[in-house]
Amino acid sequence: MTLADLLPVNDVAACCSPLTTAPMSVDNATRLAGAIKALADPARLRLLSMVAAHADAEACVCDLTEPLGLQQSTVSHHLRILVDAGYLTRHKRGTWAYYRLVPGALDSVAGLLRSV
Amino acid sequence: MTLADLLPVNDVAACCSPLTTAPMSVDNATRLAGAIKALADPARLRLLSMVAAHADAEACVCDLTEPLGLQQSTVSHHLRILVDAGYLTRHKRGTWAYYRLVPGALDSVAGLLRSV
DNA sequence: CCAATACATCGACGTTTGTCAATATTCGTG
DNA sequence: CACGAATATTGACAAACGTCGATGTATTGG
Repeated sequence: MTLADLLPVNDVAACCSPLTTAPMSVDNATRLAGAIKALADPARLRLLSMVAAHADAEACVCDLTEPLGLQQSTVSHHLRILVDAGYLTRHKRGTWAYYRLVPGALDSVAGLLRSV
Repeated sequence: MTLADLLPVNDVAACCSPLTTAPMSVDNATRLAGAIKALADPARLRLLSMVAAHADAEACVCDLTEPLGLQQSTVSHHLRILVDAGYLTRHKRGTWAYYRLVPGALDSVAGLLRSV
């Protein structure tokens, strides 16, 4: 055992400085990371922007598949992730499924990011 | 041109038009997704908040390893991702590496999300 | 110099993710 | 009711990711 081992406080003083406010909890970090992860994909960002840019701010899968350049099953997969994460809603009319942005959802995540 | 202009996050901010007007290009979506992906992890979000909460808004790896509950090599790995993405800067003083938030980096990404 | 410290990098491993093809499900229509 | 169209779900597979232990690289102090 060395002298340094007996003086942890001095070691801390040499390098470490104290926390001024509490850091994010593991729980909150996990939840926020989950919300962000749903946005961390080029195809999903483009889907969000396509829905937002579409007439009446809604779009069905058939509108999105071709311009996105991915298979229909893949588009459905991404849309599901965006719905589950709370960024889109899904309304079925006939055989078509129409997707809309959830108002304020992106703002909410953006606000959380600012406060990190 | 400053160093900050070369950071990935600022690149994204510079070249992305608001999502409401037109669908995102594949290029911009890929860049923005890359910037977001760096945030899409609980450990990295906690690292950012720990650096922000620290005295003088800077922290070295030794400050972060124990409270984060991950190995030193893993912490270095995450810090590198955050530096590469433009959210943190790294300054070496002696054997210690001090990390600081890049002012406005998180705001920039948050602003892009809010514009949808 | 030599040893110790702080940090970065590398190699490996299990897990998650994005994509497609195939199949299932739901709904309108003849 | 049976068929076709729009969408969802499943299974498979390669690529990317998060984590660790071991090793490499500076830097300080004796």
